[in-house]
Amino acid sequence: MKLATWNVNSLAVRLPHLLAWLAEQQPDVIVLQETKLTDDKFPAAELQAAGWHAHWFGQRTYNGVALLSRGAACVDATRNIPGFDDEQARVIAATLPASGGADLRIIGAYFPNGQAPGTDKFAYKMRWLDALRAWVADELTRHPRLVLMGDFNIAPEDRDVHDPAAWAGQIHCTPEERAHFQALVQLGLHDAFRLFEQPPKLWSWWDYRNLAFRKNQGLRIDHILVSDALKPLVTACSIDKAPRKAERPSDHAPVWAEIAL
DNA sequence: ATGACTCCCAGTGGGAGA
Repeated sequence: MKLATWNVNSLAVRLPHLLAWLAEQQPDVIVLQETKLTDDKFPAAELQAAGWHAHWFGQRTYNGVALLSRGAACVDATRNIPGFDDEQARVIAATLPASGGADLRIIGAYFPNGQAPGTDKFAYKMRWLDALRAWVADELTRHPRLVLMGDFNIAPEDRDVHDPAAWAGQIHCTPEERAHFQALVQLGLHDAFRLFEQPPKLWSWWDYRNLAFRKNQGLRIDHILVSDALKPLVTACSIDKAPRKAERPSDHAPVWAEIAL
């Protein structure tokens, strides 16, 4: 089973890119971030025509998430973090019914950017992360096979940053954000990317400005975290830079993982 | 060449992203 996450930075603009990547890479499940579409505008018909079941949760201009699955539809969908009052559409979760074994719980999330330490947006990011951790801990008690994936807006370690000195203490790289990432890991989750030897300087996001992609100046901020029960079943994880080379690309590249399910 | 973005909603600029 192949799982993927991609911040598409406007699904209205990126639908052709998405359909092309899905046809080429044939994942079984993909979660999307920054769809930037109200629910009435979600391209459900186009995706269905391509063979995809979908759950979606969006708003205009900003944010917006979706969860697509091929073959079986996901059930028990949840929008945002239960009990956390949030005006921003950032989380979609659902369960992929078992094909022999136990169900697979999938959480797709668009973590807040946070802007800069000391701002209201950073405080919101911290509150959101607190709520997410408490909820994921609860989900794990019900779903031992769980995947948390999406745009975390956190570079977990210096090796996930093209220029750690320049980024030290900056948004995505603050000790507070990294502590939150570790707190998620300590729930019994594993960064699928780091389960394998990886080429150095492989990022998931490059700034549109300053020819950052051409110079490979990026960050690894999009992640797939798998639960303890899934860890031994993960057979591969990588980041596909190819869509970042397309015409009018998203600033993020898709991350994917193979799980023997 | 020591520069250099893209999205949205607005409306011919500004905020946000990361």
